Amino acid sequence: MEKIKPRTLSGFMELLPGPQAQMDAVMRVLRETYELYGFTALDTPAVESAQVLLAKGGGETEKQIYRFSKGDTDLALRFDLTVPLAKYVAMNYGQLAFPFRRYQIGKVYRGERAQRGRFREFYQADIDVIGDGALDIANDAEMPAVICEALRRLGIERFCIRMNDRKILNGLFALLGVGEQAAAVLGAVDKLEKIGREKVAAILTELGMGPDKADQLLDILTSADPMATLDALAGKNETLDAGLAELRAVTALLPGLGVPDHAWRVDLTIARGLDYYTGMVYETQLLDYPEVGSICSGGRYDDLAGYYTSQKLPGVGLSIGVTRLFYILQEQGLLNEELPTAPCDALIIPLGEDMDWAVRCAAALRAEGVRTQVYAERKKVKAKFAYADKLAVPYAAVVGGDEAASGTVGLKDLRTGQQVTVTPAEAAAIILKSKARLVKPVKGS
RNA sequence: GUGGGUGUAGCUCAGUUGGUUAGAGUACCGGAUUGUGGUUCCGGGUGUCGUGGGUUCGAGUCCCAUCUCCCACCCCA
Repeated sequence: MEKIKPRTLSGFMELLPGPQAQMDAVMRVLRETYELYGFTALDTPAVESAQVLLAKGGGETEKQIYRFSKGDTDLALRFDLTVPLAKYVAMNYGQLAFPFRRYQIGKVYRGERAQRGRFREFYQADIDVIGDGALDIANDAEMPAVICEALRRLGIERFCIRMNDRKILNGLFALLGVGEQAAAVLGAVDKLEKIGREKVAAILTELGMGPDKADQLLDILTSADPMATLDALAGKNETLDAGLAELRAVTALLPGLGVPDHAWRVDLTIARGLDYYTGMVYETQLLDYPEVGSICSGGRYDDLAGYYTSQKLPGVGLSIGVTRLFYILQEQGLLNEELPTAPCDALIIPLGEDMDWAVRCAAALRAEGVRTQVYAERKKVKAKFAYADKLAVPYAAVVGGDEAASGTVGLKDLRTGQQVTVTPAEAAAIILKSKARLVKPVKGS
């Protein structure tokens, strides 16, 4: 029979056991950090009715969403975790306590062409706070603080959360008489860093802005001290004033929230494409790998669930692109090699064919909390040790006739090659003691 | 979706102006070693040269198509 060539679609990450263990460790840190800040866990289906997911309609989402039908139902894979959240909150409005703080780590799907650090299936680790009717600006300050904490716990220090407020941009546009072209101008401004000032100026001119106006706008946006520059414009436009007030409120709280100065920056050129943002916007890059793009972004939306309910539900959220983040860490060799990736702490190696003492030893070790597996296959001793090596198991417990007779195991430290003959209980104690030394906190200094 | 590249062993790659049984390193498998691995030594090629056509006496090599993956754009985590 002809074999089908096994393959994984491009843009879908699939890991070997070692890296998978590291990925899981990353996820665990994120989960713990989110919970530390009082976010509750939520899980929603990967598949939803296309009608629900595409409520907003049109735009990039429609182009990139995976959509299919089963029978006569129109289905789609979730494109992000925010839209499902909106649905969830609208649906369960009566039973939730507001502000509703939830985190969600899950896979999302985008049918676009894969590239370095860009996937078609990837994990997002979202946090959002949803208010009932109103939501205090302090929440907007807390979001980047949580992300900052999470990244630092992962051992990542060289990152910068850049922030801006959409109201500032909208205010400036109004002030400069941009009017109808606001959306296009927003897009052009967002490209400033990538294509440079001259090209953006050219685009702005094409959009009908006078060269002087375009220059003026770019001067303000790229000002060395944006807050001071904006202060000079205070009182000229209400929207601009509101945005400036929000930005001030957020930045004022950051020190108290424990966000170090080097971890964030006001950057007026950050616009963010998604059109539901109405206030604060955030974009995070790793300073050493800016070309891979944003690893975390988000912002404030005034009306999250407007497509599903008439309740006014403002929210603010941020999302870490875990797959991309992990990809960079792995590609750059930044993952801590000392992170134990072995599936167990001890491998029982029976020398003969008698399994009875071997499984008893395994049971004894497990009872003490030592992760243990038994190598039961009838292979040569060499192959059994090679297996332990390949799994990077720290200890082998050799059991043969002598050990079975005396109720002991030959506990061998595979890193040093030293072996001692001890009882299973003593072996467990040795392994657990060593384990405590082995596992280093991932937290950065 | 648009544009540009790529494809030879599990992996990284070599393969001359088209020439006979397609190679190297590494990985892998077996043995040296029937109660103790990593080193060493010996043996083993595991391949429809992405796929399908075409040109030719002859194609891994040239042409066409197609698929795949990569890079850039769009957009985004």
